[in-house]
Amino acid sequence: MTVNLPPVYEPKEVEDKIYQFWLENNYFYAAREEGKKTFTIVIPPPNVTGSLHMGHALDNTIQDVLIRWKRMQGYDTLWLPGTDHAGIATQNKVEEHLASEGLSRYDVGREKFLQMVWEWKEEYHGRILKQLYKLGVSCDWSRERFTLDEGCSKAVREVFVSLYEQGLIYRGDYMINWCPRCHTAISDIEVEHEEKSSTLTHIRYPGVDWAGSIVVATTRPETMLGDTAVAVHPEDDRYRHLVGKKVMLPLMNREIPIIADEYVDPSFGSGAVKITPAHDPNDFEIGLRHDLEAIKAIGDDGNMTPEMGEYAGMDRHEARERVVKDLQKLGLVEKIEDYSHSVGHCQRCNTEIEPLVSLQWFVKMKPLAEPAIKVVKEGKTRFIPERFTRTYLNWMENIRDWCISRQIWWGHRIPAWYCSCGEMIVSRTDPERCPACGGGDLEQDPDVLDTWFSSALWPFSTLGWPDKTPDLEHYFPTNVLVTGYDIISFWVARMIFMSMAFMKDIPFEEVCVHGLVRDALGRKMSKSLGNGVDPLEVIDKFGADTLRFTLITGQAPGNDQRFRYENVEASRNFANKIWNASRFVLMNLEDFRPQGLPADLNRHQRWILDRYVDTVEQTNMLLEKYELGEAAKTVYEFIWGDFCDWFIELSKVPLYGKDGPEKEKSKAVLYYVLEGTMRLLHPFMPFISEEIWQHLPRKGKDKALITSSWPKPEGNLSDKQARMEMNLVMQVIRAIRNLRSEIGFPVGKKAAVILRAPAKYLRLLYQEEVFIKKLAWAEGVTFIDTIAKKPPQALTAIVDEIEVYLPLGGIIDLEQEISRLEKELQGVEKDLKKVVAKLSNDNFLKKAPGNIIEKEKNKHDELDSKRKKLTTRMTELKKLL
RNA sequence: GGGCGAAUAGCUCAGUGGGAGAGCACCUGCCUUACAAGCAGGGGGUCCGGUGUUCAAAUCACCGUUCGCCCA
Repeated sequence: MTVNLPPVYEPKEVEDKIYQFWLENNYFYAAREEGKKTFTIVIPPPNVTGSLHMGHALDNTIQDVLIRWKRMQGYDTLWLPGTDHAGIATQNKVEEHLASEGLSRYDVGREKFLQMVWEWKEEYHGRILKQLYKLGVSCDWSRERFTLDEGCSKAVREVFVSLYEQGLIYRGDYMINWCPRCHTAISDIEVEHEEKSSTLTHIRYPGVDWAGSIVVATTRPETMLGDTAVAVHPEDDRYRHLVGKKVMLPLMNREIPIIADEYVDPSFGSGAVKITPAHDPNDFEIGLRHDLEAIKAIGDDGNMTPEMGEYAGMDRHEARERVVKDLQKLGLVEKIEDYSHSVGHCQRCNTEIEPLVSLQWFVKMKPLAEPAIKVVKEGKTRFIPERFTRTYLNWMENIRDWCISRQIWWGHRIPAWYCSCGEMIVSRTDPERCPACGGGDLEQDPDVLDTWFSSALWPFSTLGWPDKTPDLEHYFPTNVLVTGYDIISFWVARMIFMSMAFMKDIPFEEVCVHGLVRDALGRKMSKSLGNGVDPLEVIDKFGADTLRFTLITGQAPGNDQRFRYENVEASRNFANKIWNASRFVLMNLEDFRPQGLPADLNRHQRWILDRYVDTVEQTNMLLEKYELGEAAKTVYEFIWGDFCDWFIELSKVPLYGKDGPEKEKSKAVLYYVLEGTMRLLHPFMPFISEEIWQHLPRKGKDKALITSSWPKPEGNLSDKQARMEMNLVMQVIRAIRNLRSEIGFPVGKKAAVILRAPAKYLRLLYQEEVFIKKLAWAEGVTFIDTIAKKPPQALTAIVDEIEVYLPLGGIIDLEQEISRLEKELQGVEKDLKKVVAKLSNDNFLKKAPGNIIEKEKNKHDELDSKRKKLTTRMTELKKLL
């Protein structure tokens, strides 16, 4: 065959074409083949809010590596793709868009608004898919899902009603986190705490039925308007006598009681605290214990409520200043000190969260958490790396009830209806009549569910649950979930407890946790910083294989990585290297028909095959352990270091020579190794490997690399002898190159070489003569045995028991050579000293394992012989001075 | 307050109970008919500090320092 590939790899010419080829041949489709082991991954569904970022690129590349690897290993693989409706986030986007036209969602109405969100969803869903195609992911697109599609919605409805019937979902007035900007309740984990410098205001409340006053300290003076008590610790002697008495709440002129509660920390501030049950989670608890009224001072919009007299309608921050000012006028502010404390912010819009009491829906978590804790403790679901188990358990064991209702429109509407008679109906099907009064005046709850409620069902709702589908039967539980550590509690934990509750089984066996992709300076990539790198841009400029390889090699399990263009370039260079090595092989495979490996392999061939099987084994082992970065590096080192730098160079001798049979053997091995290496490379760099593979003059019926098999070397190709011999030969070549370079002898210019070696090595070296000549630019190699006289005016190097001489006569500076040897001798003596110390230690000899002692002894002999040879040589040279 | 992580070459980071590694950067020499996105050679490190366990610690344990993250 004739091959004419360009010398620079152009991903653009290849990638779209190859992806199309895979799609057209349906290679990603999971055929549900009986008798095959399954390997299933469900994608962490990206939000339809916007486009994919580097984190998605990493997450999906990891999944694709695993899926391609398992597919080639012959598993019945399913990678199920999909997207998430992302309630608040998506709704915010569309509202922003509306706001730019001066409209709010209320102006357009619920129905019209939802239609607009669906349009938005369609657009971004399309973009996301295009991005995933570009990245080269091999998802089964025929099974794609969306959290708001019919099937997922059915699952959501079933779970909600079922949990309600079991008493695990309830509705009630409790303290929740309210985002005044998103205008909805959010769950505890959607609140991000941020340390802020603020002030601690000490306010004096005058006594009513006693003389004197009591001082309370607060970071939120404006909430005092809603105070309904002052609390002290029951054992605090300073205040014990005041418990049960009353103080006058300034500004509001309301009498409130002094109560005693264990919660109060006597060492904080004055030891007395104001209690605002409507605006602080702890105060709310105290309020319940003491039956206090919860007076709402701040409304849903973040402004003071109408009941707050002259402060009514004022923004909460403005009210804070006014309240302090007014209290100061009354002389009731004791002092204001600087204080730092953590303030909750909305994860979606960064607005300060307002804790307030509100009528919401909740999931009772304790009973659901228990089995979810158990399966992880029993190791049925494992986190990788293992340390994330603690993150998970820590959260699960301290879980609180989950507020699941959201006051937005985009999402799964809560399946509860209220009748004018006061009856509430929770139902799997939309009710038409009230079962209590028979009336038809029913109104559905206007709220929707937390997005994570539907994502929590993802591993089984996407496979068809609550129906008993063949897919669910066949592919559940899934094998591995790949995700970032930032959503372990949001998502991973919830999938586990929902799966335990409804499937009575784990959702996945392993959770492969990765870190974040940061910018080159180590900062989180964010819109506001504008430091995000668009994966599409990188793909466009460098190719998807390059981006994938960069992300994979930059990744150590569970650790963050920085995205740097230096690394991208290194990966790009690697792709080009692969391309050129393949070009070289293909250029030499004219009229070649693969017929398996020849029988009488030479040393180089046995060596590269030994390296190849070792690489396959290593790569496989690392993939098993989810060490994808190390696995990719192993392949990199083999291709660049062993195959290109050595084997291809060595092969040039027979390929360019006249020995026909040797030439054919070379072709056969080059082909064999390149073909196998493309299979090994495929999960990491699917495009270039498929492209090259398609150019190979293959035997066999496989039409595509993607569905061919994972390398399984023929027979036993491991060859210890070849390995040892080649190591020696390579060391000799390196030693010669090194000597030449030491004195600035130009590369390519020939120089004579003398090798003085013991008899056992002479044959080996003689056989390798032509290769030593080529790779070390030797004019000729003279072999002498150890009794032969050494060349006088020559550079010296010692490799094992072999002495390497470069007899360069006049151009050698003897003094310089002596001092060079002296330096080397010092190094040898330093190492020798360490070894001697070990070997003369009785405890070492007694307790260290045999192979270690053996190793140290060998090392000792080698160093000692080298020391002797160097010393002798130095004395000889000194005589010449 | 509780938990977790990081600290290794100039930079970014792997690694591991038994001779300190990679990529990039740097220095030297090369257009050697696959590749200058390349080839050959080189310099450069108290593996954060301390204590302990061990025949052996950069690696394990404990204490500390600095930085980062998560949770309350």
